[in-house]
Amino acid sequence: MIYRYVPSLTALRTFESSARHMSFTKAAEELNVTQSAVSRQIRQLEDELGIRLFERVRQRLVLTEAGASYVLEVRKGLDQLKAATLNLLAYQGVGGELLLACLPTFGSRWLIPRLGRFTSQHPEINVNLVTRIEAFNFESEDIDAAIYFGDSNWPGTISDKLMGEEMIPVCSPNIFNDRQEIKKPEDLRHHTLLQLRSRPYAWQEWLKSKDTHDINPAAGPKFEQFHMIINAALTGLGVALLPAFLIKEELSQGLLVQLFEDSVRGRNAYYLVYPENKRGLPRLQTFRRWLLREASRHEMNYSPQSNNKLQNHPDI
Amino acid sequence: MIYRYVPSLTALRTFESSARHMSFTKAAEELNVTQSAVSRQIRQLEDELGIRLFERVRQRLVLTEAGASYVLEVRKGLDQLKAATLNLLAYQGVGGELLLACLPTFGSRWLIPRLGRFTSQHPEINVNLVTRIEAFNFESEDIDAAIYFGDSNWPGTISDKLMGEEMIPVCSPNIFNDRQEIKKPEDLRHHTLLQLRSRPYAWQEWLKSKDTHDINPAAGPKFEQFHMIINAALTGLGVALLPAFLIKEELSQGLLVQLFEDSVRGRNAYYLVYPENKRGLPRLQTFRRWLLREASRHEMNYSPQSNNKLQNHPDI
DNA sequence: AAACATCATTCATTAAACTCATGACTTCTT
DNA sequence: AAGAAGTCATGAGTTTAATGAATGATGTTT
Repeated sequence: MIYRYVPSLTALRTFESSARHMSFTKAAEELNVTQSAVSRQIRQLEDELGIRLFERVRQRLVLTEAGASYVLEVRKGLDQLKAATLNLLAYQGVGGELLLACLPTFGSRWLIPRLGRFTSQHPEINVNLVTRIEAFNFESEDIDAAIYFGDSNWPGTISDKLMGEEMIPVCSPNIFNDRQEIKKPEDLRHHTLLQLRSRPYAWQEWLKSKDTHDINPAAGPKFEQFHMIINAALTGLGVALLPAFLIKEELSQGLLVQLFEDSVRGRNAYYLVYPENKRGLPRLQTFRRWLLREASRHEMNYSPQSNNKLQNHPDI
Repeated sequence: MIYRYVPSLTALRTFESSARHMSFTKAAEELNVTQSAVSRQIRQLEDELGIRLFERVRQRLVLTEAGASYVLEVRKGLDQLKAATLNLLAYQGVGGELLLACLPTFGSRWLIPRLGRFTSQHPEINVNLVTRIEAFNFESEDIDAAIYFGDSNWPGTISDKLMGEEMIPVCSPNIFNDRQEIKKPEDLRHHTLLQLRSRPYAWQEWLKSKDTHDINPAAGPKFEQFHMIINAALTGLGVALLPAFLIKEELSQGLLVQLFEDSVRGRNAYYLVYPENKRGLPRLQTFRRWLLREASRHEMNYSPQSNNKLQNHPDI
């Protein structure tokens, strides 16, 4: 944590420029100093590191292997510091960019419709969305926070539960009306169960909760994403088990019908996750407060019997 | 490209330490200077940036919003420079780590079996493999180079063609012997065509090259990765269209049989790709030279009629 | 109320970075 | 082939930046 072995930025900047121009003289021009100053900086840097960065071959400079590797890494570091500083100057410290990873269907059907409210409340914060289906690494990806689905163990991060998920079986009204009636779970035997690849145990859990054991829960076409399985259900390909809140529109317009009245609450949930070292990022905390409020409002609508989730977050 | 707006390393280091301890006195201890020096460094940094980083509220320090955001970014930059320097000192500039992204099946069946030779020739270079199925961004991912399949337009990068791909239809010997004989492409009508999700047009291209038009090229179960479709073919689920070199073992052991003698060469190929700014990285160039040689040797085995690909790379 | 913190400030000192002038060598030009 | 022009290196001196010591101002703890 202590940056003892980092050479001075003057030295690194001088080295970077020299390597880019392959000339101390040109570097000196660019940096508005004399060639002598550049020559000395490089030499001192080399002495300090104990490694030659340039070979001086007949009045010409050639990067050594060490120098060639080092300059690439140094450039990354300087770029980062430059970007940080320019960003600070641009936004004057308030607001700024927030890069959020999000599941695609959750993003398009839940988050984005609400995001306008956040933006108007906090015009200084610029939320950028990127979709991720699989888990990723905060270390290597530069994402500020993520909304994902699962349970809350993700080491090195802080998770806030947003909402659970009510799974309901739905199908197109054509299926519901035209063919065999579906009155009890067993009647699903004669229908195609649409499968979501990221939730392989969805039907199994649901059927078990209904004490229905003689239906193969894994048979049926598999889909990658929610929006694909929603489309499949809309076109009458079969029965899908979907979170109620993602198909609110389709249900209210009668494009999909719910097959049984009661819903099943899965054990997994949606979480906001962010790395521990971003705990102190003001714009992230602002977003978090807003998101938790929206989620708790959502929970109250979708499961009035459950506790008000605001109680879980006394700090908002 | 010129790092004019980057404050001095001393200032940034002092700021980082102060923010971590939330105390100028403690930071001074850590940095082995007096509290006075720290106080003035911070003030000067604030003046230079024109933004307050700490609020001094009743002899206590509190980070401003600006300071809280800035310190996170500054820390990243300093970490990068520290890592770069320690790396340089550790490896003394020769060799080092090389992070390579690779398609999973290509990695396990082609690259890894050969990688031992590279490692023994170049023990100073440490090749780390990571698998990627989809395209990614060199900017955000910190990967040195990638082996991918496709055509060679990937902006901002340099590509070297490694090898083409001979697609051959194969199936389990059970299918081949027990059921209807397969003598000509039309006979495939009665068989299941196994599909690979990343090559949706594979069968279509192949059937077209055989002038066979009355078979639906897209029907059949879809698989995510080569190793899955290989397993499916092994267990007799259907006929798969696979690159010959990936199933060398299975063919020679008789676990899979090739259905027709001639092979079809796809228009896509395997490429080594790396970002332009890594052109000068010595360990990458070393790896590249070795890889191109291995690939050309491979090409000579798998397509004796094709040109010796070494001619395409006069610089090795 | 006294003792002990903390950050801020002034003045003198030390260390780092730089310029100038010049030398040694190489490459280009005529 | 010789001179001009360019390159990096270096010694001596100057300028600039960073620091230390002492002290002040303000708040906290006992």
